[in-house]
Amino acid sequence: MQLEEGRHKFIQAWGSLGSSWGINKSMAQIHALLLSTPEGLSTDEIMERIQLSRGNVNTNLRELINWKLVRKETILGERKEFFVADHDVHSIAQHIMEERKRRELEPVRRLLQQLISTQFKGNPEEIKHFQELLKDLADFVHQMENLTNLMTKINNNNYMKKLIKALS
Amino acid sequence: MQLEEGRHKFIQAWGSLGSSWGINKSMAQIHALLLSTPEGLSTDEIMERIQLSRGNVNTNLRELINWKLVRKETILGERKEFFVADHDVHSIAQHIMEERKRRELEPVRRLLQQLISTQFKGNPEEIKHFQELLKDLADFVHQMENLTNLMTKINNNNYMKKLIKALS
DNA sequence: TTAAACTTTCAGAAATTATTGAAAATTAAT
DNA sequence: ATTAATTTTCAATAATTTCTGAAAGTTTAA
Repeated sequence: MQLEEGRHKFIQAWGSLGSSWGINKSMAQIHALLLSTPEGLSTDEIMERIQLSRGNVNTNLRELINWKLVRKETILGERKEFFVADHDVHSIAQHIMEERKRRELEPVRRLLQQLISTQFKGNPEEIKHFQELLKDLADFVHQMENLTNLMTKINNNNYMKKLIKALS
Repeated sequence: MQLEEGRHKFIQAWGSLGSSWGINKSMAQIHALLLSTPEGLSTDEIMERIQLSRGNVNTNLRELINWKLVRKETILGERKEFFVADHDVHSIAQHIMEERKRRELEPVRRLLQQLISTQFKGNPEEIKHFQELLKDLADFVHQMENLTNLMTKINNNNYMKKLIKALS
């Protein structure tokens, strides 16, 4: 198979898989393209390669930059901007984890904290059940946060990696 | 605040948070309602409590059952079915993790395996870069799978919990 | 300045996903 | 068997999310 064909396959597949990760198709495709390209690409090159509109590419590049998965680069003497992906899988993983924590875990924690600090009126049995639920969920969120931190640690640490493997 | 009000708040909020978890609103709301109710509820009660159509409730209950987060129960002498949530947060977490692994990790692994076992033609430098990317991603997926298994272990194991905390 | 190169924004269109509700199917009681 | 209660399915509709493209904005060079 030609390299180009393989890359294309990777980009398309990554795009559809993105949806199940809660990441939109264009963003995932652009990320896949940049990952599979050692040097940076300009907006026009990206538009050309995966057939997306300028607006779409612009918006999703901004988002990828927010996630710290891509950075802008300027080439001396060139007017336009080039975009380069972070190619280090561990650092990619870390940034995705952080973003997920921020978007998925923190709002839940806020909700739970708020409800936990509320006094309820009504049937004592039912109140007890509800409050236990809230407490258990809060514990779980906390657990997940610890685990995410652990993830980060694993990254550049082969010993830790082996430990996880041994424990699991 | 009245208990009912708190429950309602919880259900609504859980519904919107669901979206950021890639779970649809109705499914998350139904789950929240069942979690906050010690005994089982019938389809009609659920429809009534969160104002959803019969079809919607039916579909999403089936999905919750697939995820093993809810089970059917029949009450002696009653014709209709009642639905009860699994109230154990650890077992909930485990089932969600398993489902996520199945839906988010496995398809990625399949894609990577397929591409890794392909011979590419083209610029050797670029081929090398692409293949390294694939290998790194595959390692990462593997890593995540180990971590998920670890999650499962943590559940009923307080010692493990403390270990995670210490490591992270 | 002016103009050309490039980037950003955003209203409307398109695509995708979720929801309804009524008809069909199933189940259980008479 | 017939009927009534309940569950399931699914075409149509609604809601949400994503994408486009052209206009407005910005930057750099002459």
